[in-house]
Amino acid sequence: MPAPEKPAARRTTRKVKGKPAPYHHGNLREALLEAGLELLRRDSAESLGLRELARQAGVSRTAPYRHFESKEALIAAIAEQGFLRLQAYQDEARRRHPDDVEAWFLEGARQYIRFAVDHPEHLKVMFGPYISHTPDQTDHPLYAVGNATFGKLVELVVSAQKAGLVRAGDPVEVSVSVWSLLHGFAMLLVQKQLDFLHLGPGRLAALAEQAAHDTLAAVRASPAASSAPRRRPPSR
Amino acid sequence: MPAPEKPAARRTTRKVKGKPAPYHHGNLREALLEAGLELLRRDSAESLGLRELARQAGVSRTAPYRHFESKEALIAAIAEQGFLRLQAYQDEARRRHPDDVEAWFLEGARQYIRFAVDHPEHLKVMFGPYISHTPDQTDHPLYAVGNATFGKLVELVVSAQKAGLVRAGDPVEVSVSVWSLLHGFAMLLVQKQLDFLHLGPGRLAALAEQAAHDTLAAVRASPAASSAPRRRPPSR
DNA sequence: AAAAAATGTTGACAACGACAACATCGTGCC
DNA sequence: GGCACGATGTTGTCGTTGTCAACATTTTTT
Repeated sequence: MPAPEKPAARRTTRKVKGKPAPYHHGNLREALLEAGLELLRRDSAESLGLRELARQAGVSRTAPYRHFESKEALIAAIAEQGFLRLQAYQDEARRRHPDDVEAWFLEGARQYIRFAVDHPEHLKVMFGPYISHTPDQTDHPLYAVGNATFGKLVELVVSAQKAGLVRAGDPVEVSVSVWSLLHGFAMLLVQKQLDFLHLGPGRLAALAEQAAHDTLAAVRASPAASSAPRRRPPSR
Repeated sequence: MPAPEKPAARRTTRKVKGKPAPYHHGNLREALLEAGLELLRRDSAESLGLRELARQAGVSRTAPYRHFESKEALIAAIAEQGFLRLQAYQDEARRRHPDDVEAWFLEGARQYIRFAVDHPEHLKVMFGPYISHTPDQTDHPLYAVGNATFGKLVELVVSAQKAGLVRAGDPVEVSVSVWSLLHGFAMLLVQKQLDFLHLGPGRLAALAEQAAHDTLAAVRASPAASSAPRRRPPSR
């Protein structure tokens, strides 16, 4: 990528002896987010501490408060970033298969899992218990981007319904099932909860591909009513 | 429930003025676990602190260390308890439908969700990032009970495969898909991640029922016997 | 150039997890 | 019966953390 370099942080992580370390960092905000991800990647746990981050960024302990109201706000910012990235993954699936809804669907599922594998630390923060996912704070930017991400899924489901690929019904409800399988698989992966299966990289890929197909199967329209979006057949 | 009462903690939560508060609590271990669940239920967050628990149990701050090696050990104990409870929920599904595999499967799915609704705090601890779900500690009792819980699911899947209800293939892999959908739905529920849908209790029940059916659909054997090797779907 | 806003720093406080040393209770052993 | 010992609970202390207040320095605006 020959793109123009970033303004380049004056301090990356540690003080440089040659220069007297400028009083202002330059781009602390980004550096903190980056350091936060790095810490989550390594330590994987809840150890993420403001002071630790400040240390990592070569800055003093309360400096982060000039950029984030609280620890939780910082984590929320990382989560927000994560949702945007996940949306990019979803967009990629659509871009690759603009004309084939089934391929789009399957690729979307794969991309969700791929995101989890590529950026587990983001996923953990997005859906972990770190952010007080309480109540009426629907004006928080995190909510907006989260809803937008879910919205992309609903769009896909609506398209699939129109094509007769996915069963009819409230697209939001269908989307919840789709999301559930992918989210569950991704979270189990990310939290090492499947390690007891001793899956090598090949076996993991097979599991992921299977999960993608099963996701479609979970909401697939019954073949009888392929192009006629109707209510489910009278089974009971 | 006319069952015999427990030995009755001498101290429940607060000191009683009448008695000089006996030096020994009597059943601190249970009291701590109970208080931990209570805290998780109320505060829902990571606030769970040893000192706080000790306070709640009317005991002094380092007393818990006589019963749990560390905070993480205490949380692991709660998680273990949760897995046992989840197994009981699963057993109930089997008990209700010993002869009908499809009904057993559906009820098992419902029971998983019911467990999440009934004991969200347990679920959060079982699958949250609190316990360092690391590596070779496969001898930890938590691993054993976790594996046993998954084992129950695999049993169900194997039975369903034999009956031609669920597609053939490695039952563990099939079980992962089943688990993924249920786990994903349960976690989204428990972490209030679906609140933006504004689901009333009725709508939630509908969603849950749909999730149960979609779970079966995700791994159902195709009626045309595409991948079902020997068994014919005798439509039961 | 002066004022104001942004950004970074040190000091302080309360809370926490964990360890050590000590106190008290109960139980088994002679 | 007495007593030693282990189980259990307590206080003291240390290092760490999140957060606020007060102060310092830099950048931007007027």
